[in-house]
Amino acid sequence: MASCFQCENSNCLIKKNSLDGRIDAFLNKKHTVRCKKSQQFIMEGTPAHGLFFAYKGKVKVVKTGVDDREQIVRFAKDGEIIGHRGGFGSSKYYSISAQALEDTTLCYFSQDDLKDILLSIPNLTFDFMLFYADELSESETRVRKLAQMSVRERVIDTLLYMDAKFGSSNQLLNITLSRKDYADYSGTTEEQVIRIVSALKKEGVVKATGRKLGIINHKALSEEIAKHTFSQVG
Amino acid sequence: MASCFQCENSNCLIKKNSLDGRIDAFLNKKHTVRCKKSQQFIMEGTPAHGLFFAYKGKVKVVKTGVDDREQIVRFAKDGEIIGHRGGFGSSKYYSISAQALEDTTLCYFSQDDLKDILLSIPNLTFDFMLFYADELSESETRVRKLAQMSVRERVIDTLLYMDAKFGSSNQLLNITLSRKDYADYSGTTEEQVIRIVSALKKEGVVKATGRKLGIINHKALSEEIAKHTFSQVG
DNA sequence: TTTAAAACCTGCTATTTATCAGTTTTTCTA
DNA sequence: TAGAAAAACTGATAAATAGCAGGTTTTAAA
Repeated sequence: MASCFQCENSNCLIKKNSLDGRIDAFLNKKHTVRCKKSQQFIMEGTPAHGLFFAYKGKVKVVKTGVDDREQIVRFAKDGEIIGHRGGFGSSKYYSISAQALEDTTLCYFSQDDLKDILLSIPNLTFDFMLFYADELSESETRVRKLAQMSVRERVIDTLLYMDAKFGSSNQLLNITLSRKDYADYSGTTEEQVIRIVSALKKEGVVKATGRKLGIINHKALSEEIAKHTFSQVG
Repeated sequence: MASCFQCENSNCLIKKNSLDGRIDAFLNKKHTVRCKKSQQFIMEGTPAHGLFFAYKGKVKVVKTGVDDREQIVRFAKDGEIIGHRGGFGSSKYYSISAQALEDTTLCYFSQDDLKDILLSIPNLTFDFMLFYADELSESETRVRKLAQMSVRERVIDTLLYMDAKFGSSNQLLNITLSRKDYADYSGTTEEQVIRIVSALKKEGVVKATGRKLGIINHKALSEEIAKHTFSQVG
């Protein structure tokens, strides 16, 4: 079982508050879940009994749409929360699905345990509140971008987001997504992503080795979408 | 000054927790602000010193976009929070602008006062956390809708949202917005809204007296967008 | 290592959406 | 209530985006 004591996810809200003595008993109730690549561990619409933290791995968070279309609303990596409302929101059901993008280890807390500990450690609740507030702000920025950016701009924005979130090694993004995934995040179709990525390759600002994508000219990409990101915070 | 004691906004998070004795001193630090119609009281990018509650009135919350285009991310009415991150988020600046849609009375709390009281009343912090979690979920639903609905569907969805949020009297929505406002919320242009509303009028499902819009056939509208709202919660 | 499946790619076409230019109606204010 | 300004509206056209069909490359599994 993944122990909070030796965990290195300094961004994890639980870890950050784990020095508070009152949290010890709670930590013992934590469950560890291991997920294989492509495995779905939250299904939209099912009863929400608790909440997950990514301990190690990468996850996509999805809202089901019409037909076989899905909208990726968020990605999560080490230390981040998945299944946000996990039981203590107004709804008793998960409002999203979650799927591991690679072999992933998750920490799980039941809603009851979590609610108890939140109500007894104000600093922890406050951190959770800040987390949601920040996520909300990001989501609202995304609303604006989806409404106002062109498809090409959204794809570029997505590439830069992946670089900022997961980083790159040897000019290759540290995450492998299908063109369909990029489309489901950017709010367009697979073909458009393919076309735009091809164009960016020809322009020499992006490269691709097999499925993996890499950013060659970060500056050129940033500049193309600069007019949409002027007053941005974070 | 608007007193919490006699306030009837039962949905207000402060009001809900106002029976807790520890909150009294805090309530005395509340400020009341009166806004004329069209007046902007939060400006995106300016330092965030505090947070507002709508006491009585209607407000639109906007993110500035390219050129003169703006994206309305949310509407607020009596009892609801505006300026979400108001200082205690990771950013020290407002990430949105807010403008009164009619003469509006606001309650204002400074970030410092609010942070103190939140850290001392866990139930209040917990309520704030739930509020943000719910807002986040709604915002993510909006992301999906913007990405997957057609323009006509988005306009219909917006009309139904206005009816759900502000209600109707004599088959007329209890809120007056310009076609441009509808466009800025739906993520399209003024002309498209005009065309679609005209079509809906001809189809006999919507009516308009001057600027005001009204829903005649709620069922027909709901059914047209039903395939996008199947698994919806709330 | 072969083979099947999945993912990627391309050109063509259809559809949707935005833009532009100008007219009419409504609203606001002097 | 007259006049100006703002908002609503319309049609024509341009641009952006999606969908389809068929081919190629890559990946994963037998």
